[in-house]
Amino acid sequence: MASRDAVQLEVGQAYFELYHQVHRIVDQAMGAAGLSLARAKVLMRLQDRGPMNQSTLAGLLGYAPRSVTDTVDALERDGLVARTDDENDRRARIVALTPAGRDACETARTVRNQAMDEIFGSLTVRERGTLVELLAKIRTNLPTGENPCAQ
Amino acid sequence: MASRDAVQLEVGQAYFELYHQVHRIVDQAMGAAGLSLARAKVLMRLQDRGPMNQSTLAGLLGYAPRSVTDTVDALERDGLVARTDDENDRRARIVALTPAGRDACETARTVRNQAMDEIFGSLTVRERGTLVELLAKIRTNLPTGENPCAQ
DNA sequence: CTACGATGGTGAGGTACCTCATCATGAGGA
DNA sequence: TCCTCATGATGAGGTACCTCACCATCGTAG
Repeated sequence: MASRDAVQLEVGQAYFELYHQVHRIVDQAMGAAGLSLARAKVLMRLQDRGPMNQSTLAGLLGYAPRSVTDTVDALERDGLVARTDDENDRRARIVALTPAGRDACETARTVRNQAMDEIFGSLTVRERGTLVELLAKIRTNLPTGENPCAQ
Repeated sequence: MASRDAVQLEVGQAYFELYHQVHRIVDQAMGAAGLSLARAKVLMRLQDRGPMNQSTLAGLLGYAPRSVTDTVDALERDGLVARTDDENDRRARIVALTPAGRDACETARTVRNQAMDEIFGSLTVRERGTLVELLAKIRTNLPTGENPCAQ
């Protein structure tokens, strides 16, 4: 049991420490391109799924709705997205990419792909597959099954 | 190449999304015990390594020194650590656990272990080992080799 | 039709990180 | 000695998340 616990802690520690570094690398790369990871995520979701309200966006990203408000505020200030009223629901506001937002999104994809390549490129294809499987397994067996992310 | 990129992105996405959930779970568990993940990390390092200055602590945690100042401020306010002057270097301030800090640290360890068990418990021992190896491999091959963390 | 609970968005306030600038001290060389 | 550069800590200010409280609107059950 001592060894079982030890492995448990080891994997937890490895996971958290690596994340910290990986996040820094990606964020830094995004920063160099005048973006940020959080904003890029929003832009890419909008490009993939089209305009949507903030609540849906929050669900997709797995964030609290309030957090999306802030991020969209910033993106709107920078002219990368535009908010319009929803004709069918006067509470809601539809967020859509602007042309500038689309451009930024393309840049973000390129930067992200480079970063992903730098980070996970040291693994073989087989290893990457294994890693994806392991992460998926952890995720599906996670407690507190409240995961409103609709993929 | 399309498939190669796809796997790359998939693993990146899986990694980031899982982290978000895992972080929430652990932080929530810590919160229920009146702590927080960030503070618990500091406490546990101090317990493992003994009193040290903030700069060293920053190195161990992989944080910017400025961030440690904030966290230690909070811990000091709560009476979990105490700062004393370093006799050998009048710039430095030595951070040490208080008895209350030691107690909190024990609680934190328990909570963390439970959380780790909930999160990674769905993997077999073998799978956990594989995961640790993969993460380690990624980490050692990471670009921008500036990793001032002394283990 | 109205009265209610659920939902979309935001204000206020908090935590955890960051960078950059600043200040005091330490430590080495001219 | 004194000058300079490196280093420990912090002030100021920023980003990305969070919760909780609140308001307007929606949808539904009486």
